[in-house]
Amino acid sequence: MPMEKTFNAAEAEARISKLWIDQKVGRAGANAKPGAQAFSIMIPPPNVTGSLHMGHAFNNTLQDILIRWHRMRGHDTLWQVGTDHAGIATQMVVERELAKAKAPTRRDMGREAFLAKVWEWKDQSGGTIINQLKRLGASCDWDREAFTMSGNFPDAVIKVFVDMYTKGLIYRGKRLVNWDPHFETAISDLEVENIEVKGHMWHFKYILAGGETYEYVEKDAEGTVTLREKRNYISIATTRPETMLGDGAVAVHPSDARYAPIVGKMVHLPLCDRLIPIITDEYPDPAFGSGAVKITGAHDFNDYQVAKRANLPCYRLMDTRATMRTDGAPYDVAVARAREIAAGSPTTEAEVDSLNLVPEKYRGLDRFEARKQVVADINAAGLAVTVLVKTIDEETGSEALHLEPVVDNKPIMQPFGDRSKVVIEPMLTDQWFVDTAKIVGPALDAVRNGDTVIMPQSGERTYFHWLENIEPWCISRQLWWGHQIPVWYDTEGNHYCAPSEAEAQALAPGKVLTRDPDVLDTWFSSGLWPIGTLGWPDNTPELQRYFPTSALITGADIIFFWVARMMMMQLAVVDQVPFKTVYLHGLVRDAKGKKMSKSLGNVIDPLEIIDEFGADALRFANAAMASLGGTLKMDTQRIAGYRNFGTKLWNACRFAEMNGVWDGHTTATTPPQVTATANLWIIGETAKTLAEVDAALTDYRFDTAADALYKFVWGKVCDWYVEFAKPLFDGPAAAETRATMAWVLDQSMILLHPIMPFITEELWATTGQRAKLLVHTDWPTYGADLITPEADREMAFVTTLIDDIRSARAEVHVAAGLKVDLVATALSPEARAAWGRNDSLIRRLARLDGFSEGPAPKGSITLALDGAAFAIPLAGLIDIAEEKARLSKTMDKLAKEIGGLKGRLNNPSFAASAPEDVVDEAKANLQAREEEAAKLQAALKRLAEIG
RNA sequence: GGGCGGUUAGCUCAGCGGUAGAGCACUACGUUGACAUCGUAGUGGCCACUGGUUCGAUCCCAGUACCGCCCA
Repeated sequence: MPMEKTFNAAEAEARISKLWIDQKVGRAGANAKPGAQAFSIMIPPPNVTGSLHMGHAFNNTLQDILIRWHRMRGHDTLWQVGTDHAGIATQMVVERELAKAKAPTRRDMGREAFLAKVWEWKDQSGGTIINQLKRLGASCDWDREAFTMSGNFPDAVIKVFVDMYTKGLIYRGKRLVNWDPHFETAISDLEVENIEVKGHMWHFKYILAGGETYEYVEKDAEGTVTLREKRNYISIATTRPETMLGDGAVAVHPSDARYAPIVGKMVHLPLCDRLIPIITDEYPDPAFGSGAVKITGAHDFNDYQVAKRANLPCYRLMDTRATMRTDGAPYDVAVARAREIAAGSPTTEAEVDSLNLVPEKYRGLDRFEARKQVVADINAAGLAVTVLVKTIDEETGSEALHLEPVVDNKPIMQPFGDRSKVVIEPMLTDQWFVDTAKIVGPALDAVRNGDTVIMPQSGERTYFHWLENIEPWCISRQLWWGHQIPVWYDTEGNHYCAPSEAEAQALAPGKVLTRDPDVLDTWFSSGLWPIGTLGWPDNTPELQRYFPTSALITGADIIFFWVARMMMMQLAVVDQVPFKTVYLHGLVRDAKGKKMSKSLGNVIDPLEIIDEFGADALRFANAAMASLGGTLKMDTQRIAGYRNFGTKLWNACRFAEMNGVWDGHTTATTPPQVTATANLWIIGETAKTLAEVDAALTDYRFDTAADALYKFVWGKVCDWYVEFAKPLFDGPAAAETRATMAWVLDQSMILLHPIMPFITEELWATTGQRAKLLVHTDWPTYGADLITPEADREMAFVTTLIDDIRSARAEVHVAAGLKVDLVATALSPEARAAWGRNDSLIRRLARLDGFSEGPAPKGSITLALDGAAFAIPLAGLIDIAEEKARLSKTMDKLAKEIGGLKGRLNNPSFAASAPEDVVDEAKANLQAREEEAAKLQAALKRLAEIG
């Protein structure tokens, strides 16, 4: 059955994909030669409930290219696939589903029932993204699919926690953390997005205690006094008025002369029956606002630091949902105790945390409602800083002056939860932390000394910058879906860390224990992905074989979340780097460079692209985009272009089929012995392409590899070689040309296979008797010995001649269908040989009729080549003036080139300083250009004689 | 504010010391034993700007402007 005109991607991809999966072509070690080196990649595990987006498609294409390339080379490959349980994300999805189904909420059904629901959801939708990866052509080892909550993974995670705890690398502490009031959990710094929003700055007066006053003096830059007044207050500015209820002090910079008279004095905290001190600290910026800052240790990260330095109590004002506290003693009781503490009464952190200093009227209010109330009450109390405002009564037209509170409208950076999108509240809570400072050293060293290479190099700088300034990592989450923390508490609050309840109990004989309800940050477990998927803590054969892994291909956006943490944790746990090379790429954007987002409506669904253009086209586009460090703009037009590229290859094979190239074809391991120049040449071009592809993939330059293949298949094989073959099929070299074409197209399929696996696998099966699937066919190893320099030179002459004839014909408007004669007016021996050996090719491609040697006939157009000159007699067919113009244009170009070359060569310091080969090249170039110019000059002269 | 990038043809991007490339788009023409998802020819660039290093700079260095991204 003859081949169809185009490749039917939709039909073939499903069939081929099934074939690969059924035959387990991607299983660990498949197609490995005995004693082969290992090559392994861990897939960045997608969220179990996720679906494939362009970023995944891009990322996994690159991994698959590497894996297929190494596998064809006979290396012992493993592409480890799996998914991540994605704590917050998954819990969020399931809670949303429950709400949609009007089912009981998480809290109503309780932990156990809820987790059962999550597992149900996982079983239902967890396979989606894995199946989508299969559509992309990913050749993972599907039998090894891992999940961060299954198999050995939970045990591995627990063991690491216990080990790290035992070594003092994990500790519990009350710290100010980012609190997500929607999920009611702590989150890490990295899970917070700081977004600029419209905010307000309010200015309040805190009145000095005991009726004290001071002289407030403001000076300009020259030291001239601009304001001098008696004040009984200090002015503070805040964007978060509601937190003033928990203030512990007012801070000013030690160098701020304005407040020097009142440092150490007490002020009345408005709306509260408390006095707080004015203290000095380096933190306030004297140039910003009034220069005085209220210090609320429990609700601001900067203030927390100040409070720690000044030993101020940090009073927590809100509950887990960020509403004002309702717990604890009545306000008057709480505040009485707070006054005692302020007066020096001994206290504990736990007691301070238990004191609810929210006045009764604000208790139970949402934080934003509380803000409105506080502002209103401050204004009512006359404690707002005010300004005189003139208003005009519309009816009477009378003007009136009155005081209004100062409220600045200004953009402020506000923290939002990256999942919940609600405003994050700094909150003082007990959490578990990894003491990252203690494990960061080896991770830094490994990259510094090259054990792990990060590419592009800018990623390395980012990595260093972050790790050198690393903060403790909060790893506890107040969620249910995840690895529960292996710590048990007794009734006195002591804790016991052990792998199991029985072992914890053994540490606390006779005590009643309850387990810490919290779970670990998802990234704590995914940080163990490389060893966890290989069976650690058991020393499995896979662990020995494939660890450390060869390469990690991942988005630059998770360098901190994941890459750096995997480095730290693998080094901490097994004392080895997790991977030798890290390849970081950017976010896939739309054609205009915009981030793809649902709200912008510019999301390109990779599955729709696959439906329309085929997976190969998408993959080729991904490879072609993957220049190191470049931005990734996904343009469907470009994908269409690569679909066309596939069609081009398809049709070259179809042409071969029509010409009997595939009759009885079996895979040849070596190229045929040939004599025709065109055949020698294309065999050499194939070898050059192999070298380029190998070099490019070695350097992770997927774009360079794609480019080399595109240029070879389209630009060399299809544009030239297939055309050359047409006349050759009619001559004595027909048999060797068929053999050459079969070999060259086979090689094209092989070399393209890592990037375009489907169409090449299909062609492979269509075009011959094959011992193996293409996916397991040996990658070639031939070298420069297949390149014939003489053939290259000769074909360069032939193609240049054809190009020049075509150009000349087009420029003087010779009808495309018209065959013309060609007269060689000058020929070097090489040119004569080339001309003679390839006349049928030249004749056909340049639409020529007669071939002769001799002087240029009258009314010819002239071509000048390196070592030859030709005339095309066109008497009566062409316009002499047009030909003159054409020659002049070419002359102008040559003259410009000659000018440049002469300029360089005439510069004495060029000859003196430039390398010899550069000088020689310039000289040779100049000579060749001058010869061409002379020929054209002669032609112009002849034209002038005609008229 | 700190860090990391980018600025090359109308668009999207390669190149990164020897005088500029691809794809797409555009224009004209459609002869051809596969391909109109095509062929042939062509148009199009002070390689952001200013200095420096060099015999020579789009490429290296410094600065300026503008645009991104990450972290505060």
